[in-house]
Amino acid sequence: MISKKAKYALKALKVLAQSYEKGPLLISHIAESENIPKKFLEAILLELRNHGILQSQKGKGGGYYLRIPPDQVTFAKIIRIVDGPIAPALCVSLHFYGKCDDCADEEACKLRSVLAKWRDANLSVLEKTTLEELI
Amino acid sequence: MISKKAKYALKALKVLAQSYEKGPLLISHIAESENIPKKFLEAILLELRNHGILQSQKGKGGGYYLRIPPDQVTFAKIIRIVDGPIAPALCVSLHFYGKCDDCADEEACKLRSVLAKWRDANLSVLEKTTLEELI
DNA sequence: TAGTTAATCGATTGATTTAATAGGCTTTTT
DNA sequence: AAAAAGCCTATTAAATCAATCGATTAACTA
Repeated sequence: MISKKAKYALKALKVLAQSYEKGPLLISHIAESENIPKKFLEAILLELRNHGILQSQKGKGGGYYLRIPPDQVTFAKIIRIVDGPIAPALCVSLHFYGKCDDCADEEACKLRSVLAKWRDANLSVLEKTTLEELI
Repeated sequence: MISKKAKYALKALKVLAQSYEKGPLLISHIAESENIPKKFLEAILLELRNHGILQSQKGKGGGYYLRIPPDQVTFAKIIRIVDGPIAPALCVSLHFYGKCDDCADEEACKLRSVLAKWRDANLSVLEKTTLEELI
């Protein structure tokens, strides 16, 4: 299950993708149209900006807008930013790898190979799907 | 990411699958061999028993054992018992469906169809993989 | 039948994460 | 200078996760 944060992020990005290259949108506008707590959304958009997905503009006429074409923003990238690992366990994570404290021999671990297959199934969808599909 | 509970469950079931039809195993034996807190494991095994996966026997010579052949216990079933929904969101969950409070028209939701694809990718692995693969 | 073994049950605790809120600060435009 | 809008830090409330304690019940064995 993805977090509410992730869902909010995806919904906000959908709106931003829909108005790609049509000027910036206000946080409060997105928050209202998508039923997202404004302050929470503020933090989410900022995080996406800090990861290069969004661009912001202060002052009157400002707001947020996509920095990259929608078809270049994958779900995988977004989920990793807001929720972290996509893999079902750290020992099979590509971007957040971490050793299991209990597992002695990772290579031989039968469970691990199943988890890796599971991860790949996720990635096969998430790396191929982009914001383009939400427009 | 799966919970520790789920990981413990899978590891315990692996051991139980390996000694399928070889008599019951003690909770404490499994706990030690797999580095799982005993009391925690106790609760997990009980839950699996209550869902028909395991059988237990009290008293001397007792313990836990698989009630079903390993190749009939899917990962999907196990994960649903210990961690709940496999789907990335309730609105696309087959076993734990729930409406999104914010979403007006579910059918039309573009995000939802991506989430459904994501769910299917998960299921394609989890419904096909059984404890047999851990032996 | 008494004693031992092992699972069962209920309650509770501590830690962590999630979700949300508050309020002041900084930058940009007019 | 004033207004608009995002930026930043801190805090809180709630929920979930992980683990543990102690007492009880059921089954086997001598």
